[in-house]
Amino acid sequence: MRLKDLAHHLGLSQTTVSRALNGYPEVKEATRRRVAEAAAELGYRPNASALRLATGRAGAVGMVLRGSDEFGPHTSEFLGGLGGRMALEEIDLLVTTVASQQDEMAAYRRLAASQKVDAVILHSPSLRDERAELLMELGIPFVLHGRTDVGAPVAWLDIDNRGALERATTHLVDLGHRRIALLNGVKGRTFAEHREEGYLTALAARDLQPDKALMGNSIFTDEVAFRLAQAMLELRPRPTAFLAGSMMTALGVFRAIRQAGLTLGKDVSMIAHDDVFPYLNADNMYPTMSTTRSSIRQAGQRIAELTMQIVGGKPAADVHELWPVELVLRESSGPPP
Amino acid sequence: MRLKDLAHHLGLSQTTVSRALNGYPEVKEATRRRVAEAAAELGYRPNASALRLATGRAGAVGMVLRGSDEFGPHTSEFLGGLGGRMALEEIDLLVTTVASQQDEMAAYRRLAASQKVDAVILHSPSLRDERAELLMELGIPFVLHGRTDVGAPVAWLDIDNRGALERATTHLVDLGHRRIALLNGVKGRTFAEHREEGYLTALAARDLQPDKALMGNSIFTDEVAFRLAQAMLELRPRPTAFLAGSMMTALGVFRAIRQAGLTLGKDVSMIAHDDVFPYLNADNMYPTMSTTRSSIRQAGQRIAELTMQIVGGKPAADVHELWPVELVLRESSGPPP
DNA sequence: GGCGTCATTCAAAGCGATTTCAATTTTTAT
DNA sequence: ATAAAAATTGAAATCGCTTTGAATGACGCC
Repeated sequence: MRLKDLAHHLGLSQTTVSRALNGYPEVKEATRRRVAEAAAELGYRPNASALRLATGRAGAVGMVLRGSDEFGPHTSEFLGGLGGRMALEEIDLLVTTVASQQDEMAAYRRLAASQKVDAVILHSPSLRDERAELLMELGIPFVLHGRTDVGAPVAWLDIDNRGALERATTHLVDLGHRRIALLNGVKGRTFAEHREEGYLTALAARDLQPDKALMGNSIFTDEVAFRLAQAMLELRPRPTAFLAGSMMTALGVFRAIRQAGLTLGKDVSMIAHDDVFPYLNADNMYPTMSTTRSSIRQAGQRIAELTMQIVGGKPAADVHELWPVELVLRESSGPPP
Repeated sequence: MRLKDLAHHLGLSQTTVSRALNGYPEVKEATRRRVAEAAAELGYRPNASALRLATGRAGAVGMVLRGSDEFGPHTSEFLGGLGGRMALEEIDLLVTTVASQQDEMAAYRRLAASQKVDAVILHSPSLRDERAELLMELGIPFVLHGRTDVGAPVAWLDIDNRGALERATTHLVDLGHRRIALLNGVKGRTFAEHREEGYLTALAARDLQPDKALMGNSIFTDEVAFRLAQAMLELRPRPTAFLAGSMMTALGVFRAIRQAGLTLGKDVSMIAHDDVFPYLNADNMYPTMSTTRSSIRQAGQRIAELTMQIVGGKPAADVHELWPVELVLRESSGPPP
């Protein structure tokens, strides 16, 4: 069923049918209805490729994921929010997976050259993100989940990682903890740097010296977290509290604590960052987990909206959102023994 | 940079340039090289929409995900494998998320009518999957992850769920367990039915009566699993072993066991199905978890290949793969107390 | 009745590629 | 040297849509 067929079926020209379907004003109301009915009945939908070619809009936004490491639960939740919102506007989500950093840059160039997307979403940026720089150079609109500084205004949505860690750390210090370990994300990522800043600020405010041995940077898997936490628990005096960068990290730390013969919530405290995974609930853990919480899914939804604004022409400088992070205290955090 | 520009730049016709780039034989070798060089240097890539319109191929395969429930770790891993493989062939992955069953059917109709994809991947089918039926009616090629019976041959890749559960159950019975609980997937899904069959077969082979109270069907989240397991553990005599449908399920069961004051691997055994999530490792659990294992990521990769075969015209009847499932015994399973 | 205005409709020209069919050049055979 | 065959190249049609610019018809007014 092409436009031509539909037009012929109705005894109208393609022009009129196209206009009727796209809400142009110069079409008689009766005609418009007739066209709409026929289209619905015959199940007509414009051919996506033709439409894109004619309008010059791709009707899709792209997201490039770095191989296996990035395709974890965070990404999945984020995509769920993003995709759900975009589906409402009939915008497609073009997901490209790449193996290396280099491939990633090449992927953006490809997306640009073949004009497959109207915009791109950038995830977990670094302090000065080269992907963002490339995209500016290529002239593709993009929205960041996180922040970066590339010397020009970019559109972003971020959570207040600095504030979150500052509050969590302050809370632990106020409970009496003096040796607080930080299991942070990969060095260089903006969110990790912000978290570190918040952590250090809180310590400094109480005149505590940070200890490099208690600060770890890694990807968020329970395995890596387990090893880091294990090593830290062998230090003397050992840490009495952990700040875990994600719920996966928290699982690893938990395992290390138990393996060391200690009890979480009594011998050792923990506050983890919770991106709100439906299948990994802080309330369901044993003991229940104190968290800094912010829904990554909601962030995805909102970023979909921001992206559409950017594509619609809103200047990047006007698209910034900083979301607060809740601190939810549960059983895993308490005073030191 | 359009084909026209490139052709003009080279002093050739669009026809020749197009042919040179697409490897047609009737082009002089010297010319081909010249064209290839210029294209590489100028970063020319054909406009995706134009190419699709001209060739009639969408260059993309679609996957529709049902809202939040489906966008879990399974899907994410699967997509990682699928997308990674397809990227090699420059095939795009079009991800659509929908809220309801009804929306899902509408989404397929949309994909079909607008010709956005060359094929579709179907996930977790039911015994007689109506999505598969719809797709056949719409004439869109598709490949199933799992199996279904719709009265006509369809292309599929599945793991041997029946065999896996039969072996796991037999193993537990042989260890001396008599009350073995099965936490299975949602009723009606093929994989869940197959697992049940395997479970029942194994019991029957040893003349054991299945107990309905020990058979639960639900989605794979730790919360739901926790509640089901909790209820089962209150039965007398209580189950001495659990078969958990997924690693998430295993976490919930684990929690219920601990909460009941029991010890996993001693008082109660468990064998869980492991789809191999990089961030949730059976070897890292405490105690380490016995599993039936099959990589869902690898399945995704392979399905990408099968999909390309199907699009290439291979008959669906010739595209079937049944993968065996490993049984990996670790600390969580042992003889009953 | 004639004319300008407004409301509708349509034919045809893009959009940027592929592909058919014809034209041209080069090579081979006589 | 010339005709036939083979190798290259190009002009133009095509894919299915949007959109420009022109055409048609209805209407009101003098």
